[in-house]
Amino acid sequence: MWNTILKSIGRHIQLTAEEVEYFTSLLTVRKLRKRQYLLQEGDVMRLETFVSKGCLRSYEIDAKGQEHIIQFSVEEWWVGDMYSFLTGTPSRLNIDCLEDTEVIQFSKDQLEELYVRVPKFERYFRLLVQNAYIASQNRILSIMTKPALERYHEFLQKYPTIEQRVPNHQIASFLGITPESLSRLRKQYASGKPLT
Amino acid sequence: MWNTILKSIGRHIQLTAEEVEYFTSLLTVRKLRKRQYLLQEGDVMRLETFVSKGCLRSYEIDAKGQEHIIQFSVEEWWVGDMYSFLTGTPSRLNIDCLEDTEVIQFSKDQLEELYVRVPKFERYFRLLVQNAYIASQNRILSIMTKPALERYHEFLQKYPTIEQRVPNHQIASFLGITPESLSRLRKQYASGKPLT
DNA sequence: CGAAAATTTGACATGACTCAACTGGAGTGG
DNA sequence: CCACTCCAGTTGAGTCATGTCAAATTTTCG
Repeated sequence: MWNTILKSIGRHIQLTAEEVEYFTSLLTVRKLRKRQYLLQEGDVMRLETFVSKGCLRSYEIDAKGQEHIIQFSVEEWWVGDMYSFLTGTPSRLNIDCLEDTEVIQFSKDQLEELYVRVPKFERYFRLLVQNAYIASQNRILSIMTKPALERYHEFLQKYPTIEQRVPNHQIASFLGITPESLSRLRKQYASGKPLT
Repeated sequence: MWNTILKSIGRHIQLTAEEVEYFTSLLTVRKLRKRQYLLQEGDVMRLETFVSKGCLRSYEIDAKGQEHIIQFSVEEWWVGDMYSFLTGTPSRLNIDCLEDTEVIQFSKDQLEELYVRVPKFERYFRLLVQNAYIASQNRILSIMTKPALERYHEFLQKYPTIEQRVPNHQIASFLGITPESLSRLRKQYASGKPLT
């Protein structure tokens, strides 16, 4: 039942049997259908959420009505809107499922209690956010310094599994370009155009 | 001596007198001149660093030799390359001073010891990184969804003090545009062009 | 004061966008 | 099982924002 999440946590901190017992007692499983929302713009993100199966996208809709995907989340990732979760304010993000998905969740209160009862989890989530922060800094640098073709290539290297699972226009949205542009880049790429 | 850093930490966690005592015993002050490096590409970031006075920039140099500023750090900010600090690998970043600067530092070992002796600091740094992560996600969205003029305007709103302190071409580098483009945007902006 | 750095301006190039049309599957319902 | 629709993907033409390169001007600072 909790294999995936325990394995994932076990990479950063070691839990005793009782701690595992206590931790898993907090967890709830939720199944979501493809296209179903986990969170809609205006909702408050109230649950910390771990993806045990499936794939979701987090995106913002801009003034012109266009979607901009800021993140894909697959198995073993945490997903959510950290700002909304922390502050209790309505989210600007939408999060929905690109496949039938299964998530594991617990509430903010439970998380706070967890921090008190098993302080190791402070460490776990610190490490987690640190990694997310590092990735996000790298992404900023990549957006600023590299042309779209190279970013597409990076994306393929970095998320080989996601590329198989989500349609190209979603990848375009993640890369910050239009589907038409991505289509043209793919043509160049296929025709063997070098990256530099 | 330690007013600034203690005040800054006090916004997130409360320390007892002994904890303050212990914490400050770890700290070292370092003074840097304008243009001096805090870190150069290839160095390993070994010290956690808090800016008590002055202003620094963190930037990467790309394949074409161009600088891309990923962050300005002023008073009361932490500065560094988290990836290099965590992994002990050489940094791709340069960090140098835009003004005469004073920083407060302590080592990774000391930080680990601090986590053990005063676990509240796990919490403190978790909160800190969470905020940094949120800011960095917002920046990604902003880069992807907004034209340069609007991003410039956002920058002015968000960092009114920095704008006074650093030359425009550095701001251009932070915004991910050329100095020439920024100059033209400023002209538009001054001539009252609306943002939308 | 004078040199170096920063900023501005002009002319031109280019990558990416928009809009519109077309192609080819995937899925649905009769 | 076929006809039909819908959606993703591709392609083309024209436009626009921003980049590049070079030069002129202004500011900064030793």
